[in-house]
Amino acid sequence: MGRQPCCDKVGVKKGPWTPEEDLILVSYIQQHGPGNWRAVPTKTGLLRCSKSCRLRWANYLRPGIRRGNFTENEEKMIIHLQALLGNRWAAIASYLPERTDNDIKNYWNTHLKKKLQGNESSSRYGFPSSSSSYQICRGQWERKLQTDIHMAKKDLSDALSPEKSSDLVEMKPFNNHTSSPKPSGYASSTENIAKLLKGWMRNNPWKMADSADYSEEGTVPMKEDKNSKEMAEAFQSHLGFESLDSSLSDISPSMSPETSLSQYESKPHLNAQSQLSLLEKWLFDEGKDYQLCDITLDQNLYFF
DNA sequence: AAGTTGCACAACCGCACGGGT
DNA sequence: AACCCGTGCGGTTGTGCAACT
Repeated sequence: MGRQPCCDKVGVKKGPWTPEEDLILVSYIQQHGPGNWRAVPTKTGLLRCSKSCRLRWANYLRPGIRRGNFTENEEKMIIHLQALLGNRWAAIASYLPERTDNDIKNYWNTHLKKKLQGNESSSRYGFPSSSSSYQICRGQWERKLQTDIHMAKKDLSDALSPEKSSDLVEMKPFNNHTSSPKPSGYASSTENIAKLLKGWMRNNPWKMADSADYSEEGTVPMKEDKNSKEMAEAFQSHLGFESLDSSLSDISPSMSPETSLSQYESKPHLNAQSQLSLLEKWLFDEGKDYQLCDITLDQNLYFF
């Protein structure tokens, strides 16, 4: 028995989304929240496949997505992570909270792959992918990652326990970061959608308990900062991460608490913050580009 | 100015997985 | 256990646009 197609292929519109369609979709999600995508086309009247709606939301309309040029640091992270994880774009995207897996994949395919092919940089960036030491390294790193995932789940569970969750229970996997440093092309022509979303973030039932502090730039409200800090402390106490606070302070300006929490909720397999701080440590330490193994081992010792 | 080429990115497609029944 | 559904993921394709001839 074959599965039912996600939508009736007849009469389904394809191709680029129009601003009107975007507005319809955003309006619907404002009222009902994301999810139950199968019902979206029928309830909105959109002549789109449910998957198309979900993808449109996830890759374009969802708040918190940064568009435009990748920074040098982002580029470095992608290169390292690709070397580590392979083409697991969703996993890579979990380390770059404001980028979608699709964006990263596109950027890799159009920019970085050529760049690396040009100068054989897979080894230059620290991962001689054919070497046996690399395989050992990667195995160790992945084992540690698995452990971290387990810990992250536990920490998240602790952080969301009634004692601490009074301010968090209403958080849903959304990002409230709507700023777009350089809205490109179509995005800039749909500022109304952004405004709509912004208004929604203030009013929607899944918002943070106190979003009045939500600013135009998507900066982090104090109260939410506190929650982030509580969670950070939970992680810190568990992982013994001295650098977590500073890492968070590095990340937070461009990453709302909802963004960060959504990382844990939508991608609970990764402790994004702590992994990020770990990664940052070796990604941006030029002197350690060739010493991942050492770092991995050191960090393992550090953690356990 | 018109045609061609290459690039960037949005969107689609098919498969896989997990949860519910 | 088998099936259905919703969703996630990675590979690929399509489209618009700018640069070039």
